[in-house]
Amino acid sequence: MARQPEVKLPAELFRDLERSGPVPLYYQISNRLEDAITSGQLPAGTRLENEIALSERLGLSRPTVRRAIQELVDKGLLVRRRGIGTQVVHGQVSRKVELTSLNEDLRESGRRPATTVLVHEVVPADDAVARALVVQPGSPTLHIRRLRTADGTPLAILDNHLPEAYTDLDREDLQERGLYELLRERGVVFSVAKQVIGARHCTAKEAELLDVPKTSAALTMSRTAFDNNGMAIELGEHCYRPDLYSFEIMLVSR
Amino acid sequence: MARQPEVKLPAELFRDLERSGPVPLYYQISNRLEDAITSGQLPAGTRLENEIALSERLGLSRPTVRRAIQELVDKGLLVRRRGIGTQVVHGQVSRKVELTSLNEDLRESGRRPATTVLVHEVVPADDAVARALVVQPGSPTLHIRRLRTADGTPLAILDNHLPEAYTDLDREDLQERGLYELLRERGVVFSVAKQVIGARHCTAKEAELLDVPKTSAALTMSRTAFDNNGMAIELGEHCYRPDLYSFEIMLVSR
DNA sequence: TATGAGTTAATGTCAGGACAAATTGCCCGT
DNA sequence: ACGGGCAATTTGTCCTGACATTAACTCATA
Repeated sequence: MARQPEVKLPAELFRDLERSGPVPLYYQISNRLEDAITSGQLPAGTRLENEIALSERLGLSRPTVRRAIQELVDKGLLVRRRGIGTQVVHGQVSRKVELTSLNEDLRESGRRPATTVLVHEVVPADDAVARALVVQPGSPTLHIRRLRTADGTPLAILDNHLPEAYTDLDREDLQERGLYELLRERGVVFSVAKQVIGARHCTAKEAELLDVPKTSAALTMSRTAFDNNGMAIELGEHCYRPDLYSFEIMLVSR
Repeated sequence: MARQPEVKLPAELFRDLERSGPVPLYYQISNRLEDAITSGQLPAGTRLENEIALSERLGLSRPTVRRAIQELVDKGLLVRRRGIGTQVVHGQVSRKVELTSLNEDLRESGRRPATTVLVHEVVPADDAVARALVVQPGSPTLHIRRLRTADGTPLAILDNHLPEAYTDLDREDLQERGLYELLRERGVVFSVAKQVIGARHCTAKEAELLDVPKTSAALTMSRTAFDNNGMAIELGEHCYRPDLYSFEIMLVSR
């Protein structure tokens, strides 16, 4: 099989890089490359210029260019092979898998999310919640339960537990805006989250809230999120309508 | 809040690093660090030595040490904050999310997987399969359907489609060993995979195969896997018993 | 006592170079 | 025509060095 010819990347892709701005150079480059790929300007299978030529042409060091490329490899947009080069992956690409909230997901895909707060109470942590949030059993936690709709259709029931520091979250705020949005506004920087996705039958109450037949299946997700301090911030127990929602995940091996 | 004291990492953690072996140095370091964390030798919240001191003590450069740490940050085991240092995350997190097969997952967790091949046929690709595998509609593909059991209990129905290059996969081999194992043996190096996880009702046939009541819920996963060449290797449509299986995912934001 | 500026310590970014390893493709000899 | 070996190409790893940015701590001053 003949080797793909190298493609010289158009110079205007990398015009006006801000060398002194707050945005890292490698990030600017990877962003523009990502746009070029997702927009179809660089079709699947395209073989990029090699790292050294690219770095010389941009007036940057090879590690910087290399890091930009690595970002996209991690996202599953590019594939690197030594001795060969770097190629755009075949197959209709991706959509990144990041630590996002349902609210933001829906908004990005152009739907109108709305929320009804069903429960909003400060309760002592039971054993399971205490273990997940790494707090003392019995310590005060905020328990909220929300019904999330998209374009007026019930989509999910969201049960969340938060540790003492966040028990003062306002009920009205939660009605209007997403939990993650509110937490980020308070300075929380999310770092890692552990999710478990499963399925089961709806309970009668869930079926009623979600407006589905009593015997329906439910898609469940349980998540514990940690901030960049390594502290547990949130335990979520969510229940989705499986005909309207699914999880999309991109796995990358190294 | 007082700052965590720095912990001097025990020197024997890093004895006998192979400088000339085929295993990269950063990988050796990150492996040993990972072992120390998962074994509990470095408890949650421990603040590591700073990068510069560590690199000097190991006789390595800072980028090498930094890369080793980055590996563990990506796995969700460590958290870095500039101005502060690097800490082991709170919470009993771990378990990496890699591109593994169900077979390997089960074996690792100490269960005995077994497989029955229900369907093994070469058929022309229909539109959906052709689109997923990036081949011409109507081109030959291998369709297999397997029932996977663990310790004798039915666990999942696995439907897979593979492109023409792999239509000669042997039925008896598939009975004995995992699909991914066989593909790796042929030199396939998996790179990225796109998964969609959802839920629905079992069909009557699925309920019978999985030995569950007819009205049961099913956990479904659809996956397209690509090799390091960017070529689509496999399309899987899987159906799991939700009372026996769930997906565990670790999300890391940057 | 409280506030604010400066100091210190740590990670984040970037440069430039060197060699190793893998893969391809060409050339040459048979 | 065919196969083997060599050279070119390209990414992988590792090094040294420098400066920027952020957060915590210290200490002087109002």
